[in-house]
Amino acid sequence: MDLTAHEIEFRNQRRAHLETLKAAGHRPYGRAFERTGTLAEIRRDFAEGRGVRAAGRVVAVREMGKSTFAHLQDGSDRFQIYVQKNTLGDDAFAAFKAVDLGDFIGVEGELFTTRTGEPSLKVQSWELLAKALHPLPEKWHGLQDTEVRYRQRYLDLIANPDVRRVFDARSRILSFLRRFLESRGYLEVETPALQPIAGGAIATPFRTHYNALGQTMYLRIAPELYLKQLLVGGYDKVFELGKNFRNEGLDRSHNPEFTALEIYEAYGDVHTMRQLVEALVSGAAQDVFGTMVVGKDGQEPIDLTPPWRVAPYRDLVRERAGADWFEMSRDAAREWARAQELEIPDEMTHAQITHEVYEKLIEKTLIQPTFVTRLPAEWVPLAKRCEDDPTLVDVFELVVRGRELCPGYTELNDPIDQRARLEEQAAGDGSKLDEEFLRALEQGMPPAGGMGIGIDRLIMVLTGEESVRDVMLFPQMKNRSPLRAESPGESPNDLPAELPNA
RNA sequence: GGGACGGUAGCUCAGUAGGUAGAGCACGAGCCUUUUAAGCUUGUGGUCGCGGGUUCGAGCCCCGCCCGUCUCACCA
Repeated sequence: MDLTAHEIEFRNQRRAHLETLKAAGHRPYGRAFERTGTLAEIRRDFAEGRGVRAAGRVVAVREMGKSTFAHLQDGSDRFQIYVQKNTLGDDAFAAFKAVDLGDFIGVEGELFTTRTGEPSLKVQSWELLAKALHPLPEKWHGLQDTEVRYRQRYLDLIANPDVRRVFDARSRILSFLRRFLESRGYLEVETPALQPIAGGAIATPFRTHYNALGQTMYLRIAPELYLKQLLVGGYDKVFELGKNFRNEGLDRSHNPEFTALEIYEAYGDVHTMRQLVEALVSGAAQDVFGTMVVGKDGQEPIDLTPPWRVAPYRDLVRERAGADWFEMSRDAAREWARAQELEIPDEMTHAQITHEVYEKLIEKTLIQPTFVTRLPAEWVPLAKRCEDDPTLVDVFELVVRGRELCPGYTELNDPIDQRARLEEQAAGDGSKLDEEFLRALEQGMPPAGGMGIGIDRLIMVLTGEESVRDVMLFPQMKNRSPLRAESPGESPNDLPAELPNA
C-alpha cells in the first residue's frame, strides 16, 4: 500500500512516541485498568477533592507550557483531565507529551472544578492503555465523507456523537420490543437462515452450496413458513427477531441483509395484530424517547399515539382516482392513469393498474401511521380471504412516512387453498413449492394472526433518519478492489458446485 | 441499469478565464501552570480518484473506467 509522505510522517511520529513511552516504562497496549466508574458515573458522583480512577480515549489536548488540559472520551461521556508538571513530576509530565490524540489512557487523581466551572480531574498518575497509530478525524466538523463513515464506522462513532445516539436508540428499541413481547407471553424462537427453498415472500434469494450434503441452499428471505410450523406444533405465541437476505437492489430504504421481527399468534387474526403493532411501536417510542411524537427537526412530526387511521385499499383508490374507479373499463382506467403521468403498459390488467395507482400516487402521501386494509388476494398469497369478499384478503399494511413498515394478516390455514395459491404464484415451477410447509399445514394449523415488521425502517421512523444506511452499523458497500473480476455474463448466483473450505 | 452531482493535504473545504496548488484543523519546533474550536510565532505535508486525449501548458476542457451520494427503474 502506497503511503503519502504525510502518512509516513504521521506513522513515524506516533511510533517514535510509542518508543518514548516504552522507555518511560509504559506498556504500549496495556491490560485491565480498574476504574472508579465510567466517565458519566464520575461526573454524576462528582465531589470536590474525591479521588478517582478513570479511563478513555484522548480526544482533545490543550498544552499550556507546564500544564496540559485534555478530554477523555468513553462510551458514556467526555470528561476533562488536567495534567500539571509539579503534581506529576518531571518524568511523568514529559512522557505525557508523547500521548497523541486518539490514544487510550488510564488516569488517577482528584476531582476539582476549574475557574470556568468545568468539573475536571487533576491527574496524579497515568498509564498508557493503547496507542493509536492513525490520527483522528477533524475535531470540529467531524467526519463528513459518507463513504468513509460507512466503511470505517468506528471513525464515525468516535467523531460524530449524533451517530452514536442513533445506534444507542436502536439498541434500546430492540430491547424494548423483546421485553414487551416476553411480558405478553410471546416466546422468542430461532428458525433456519439456511433454507433448501427460500419461501415466505417473493424476492430473489442469495444462493449458496452446502458441501456436506451436496445441495444448493438459500439464505432466507423470510422466516414465515417455519414459524407457522411452530403454530402447527402447538406453540401459541411466537416471535423471531433476525436477519433476512434479499438479492436485490440497494438504495436508501433497501439493504440486502436487514432485520425483521415476525410475530405469530394462534387464535388471533388481523385485528389482534393491528392492536399489537400499535402498542408495540407507540410503546417503543414512549419507552425510548419519552414521547409518541417522533421525527427530526425540519421533518413533519409523526404522531404514533393510538389508535391509528384505518383505510381500506379500495377506499383510498376511490378517493384518489374517483368513486367509479372499480366500475371503469380497463381502457378508461389506463387512460386516467396515463394522464397522471404513470407508465402503464397496454397489457396491464385493471388490478395491476390499480396497484400502480396505489404505489405511485397514494402510498407516499400516507405520512402519519395508516393501516391500509383489505388488499386484493393476488398480492398476498399467504393471507386468508375476507369472509364478505373472496377477492380481498384480511390484511393490513402499516404505512408511515410514505413507506411500508409492516404487513400483517389473518394467516391462511386452509391447506387446499394455500396449495392452490402457492402453485399459482410459482407459475408451474414445482421446485419452488415448499412441500414440507404444505405437509405441515395439512396437519392442521390453528387460525392465527401474524405480522412482520421491518426493523430498520422502524428505527428510521423512530429516529427520523432518512437512509437505512444511517440506522445500520455496517451497511453493504461495494468492494473497493475486487479479489477477482466477475467473468462477463456470469450471474452472481452461479457458483461452482464445490467451494473450497476456507 | 439510466440520469444528476461529487472525489483536491491525515480531516473539513476553497481553487477565478486552461498558466507550475491554497486556508482552517491535525502534525513538527519555540513560548505559555485553570484551558476548552485555548492563544501567539514558525515549519512540514499534494500520484488534484484511475487511465487516455486535446493543448506550448490541464485540478479546470474531451473520452473511458472506479468509488460514493441523490434520483428514476427494479423491488411484499
